[in-house]
Amino acid sequence: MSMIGEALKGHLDLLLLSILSTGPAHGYAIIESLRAKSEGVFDLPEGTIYPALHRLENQGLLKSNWSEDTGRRKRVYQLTPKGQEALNARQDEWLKFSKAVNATVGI
Amino acid sequence: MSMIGEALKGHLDLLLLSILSTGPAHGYAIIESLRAKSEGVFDLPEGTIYPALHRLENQGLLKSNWSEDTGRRKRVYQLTPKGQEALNARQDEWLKFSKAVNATVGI
DNA sequence: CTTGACACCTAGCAATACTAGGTATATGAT
DNA sequence: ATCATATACCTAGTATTGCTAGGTGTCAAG
Repeated sequence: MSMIGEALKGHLDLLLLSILSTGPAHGYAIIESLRAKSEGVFDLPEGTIYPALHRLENQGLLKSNWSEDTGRRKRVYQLTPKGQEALNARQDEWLKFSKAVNATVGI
Repeated sequence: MSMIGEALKGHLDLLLLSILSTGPAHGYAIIESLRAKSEGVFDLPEGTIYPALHRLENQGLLKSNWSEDTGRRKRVYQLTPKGQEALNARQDEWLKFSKAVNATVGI
């Protein structure tokens, strides 16, 4: 079990789409961005990120290109228009959800 | 799929412990409390709530008593000391988690 | 030349919320 | 009286998801 337990379930897509809304990136860099932006809270294993990116691409929210400039291959992902729409929807859901939790908990 | 999708995963325990921190309650009443406090966002089916309460009781975070005053039996749950501790921990985790999401999303 | 960081992958696991059924009592409407 | 609705409980099975634990390969530093 990780530090955040099962809390991430259902929210990872929002995080990935958010990171990619600031520009294209490859999987390993996304992991580092998540760690940096969350100040170490989201220190996610590759086995979490790569399958999630594949899922989002299969859903048409991302598209990827192989870049091999450096000899070390990278799969670079970017948001599709559909992905941008999904991001907006996910953000609204997150705000609604977190407000509802706060109201229920009494914060 | 419900309105909030998979967002609830990993956060239901916090909600249940929070509701019960205001006093003992039975399952059906907890469902109504969740709906009321969240202003309709958490409209959860019985098949979600009852197994979760059993799980929390098995973990020693709740204990229950049958009340049959009205002829209609109710299983009334209340927090144990261990449950109160768990609630505090879950609240801290939630604050940490939601701040990390907000920081990542850029809210 | 070996250790570690970078960079990708997947099969199987564990946990959880939900679906879809079931039982039973009380209440309100027709 | 009867039927529908709300109250109140239960569980077996399903789907989704994040993670574990392995694997491949490149590159830089010691």
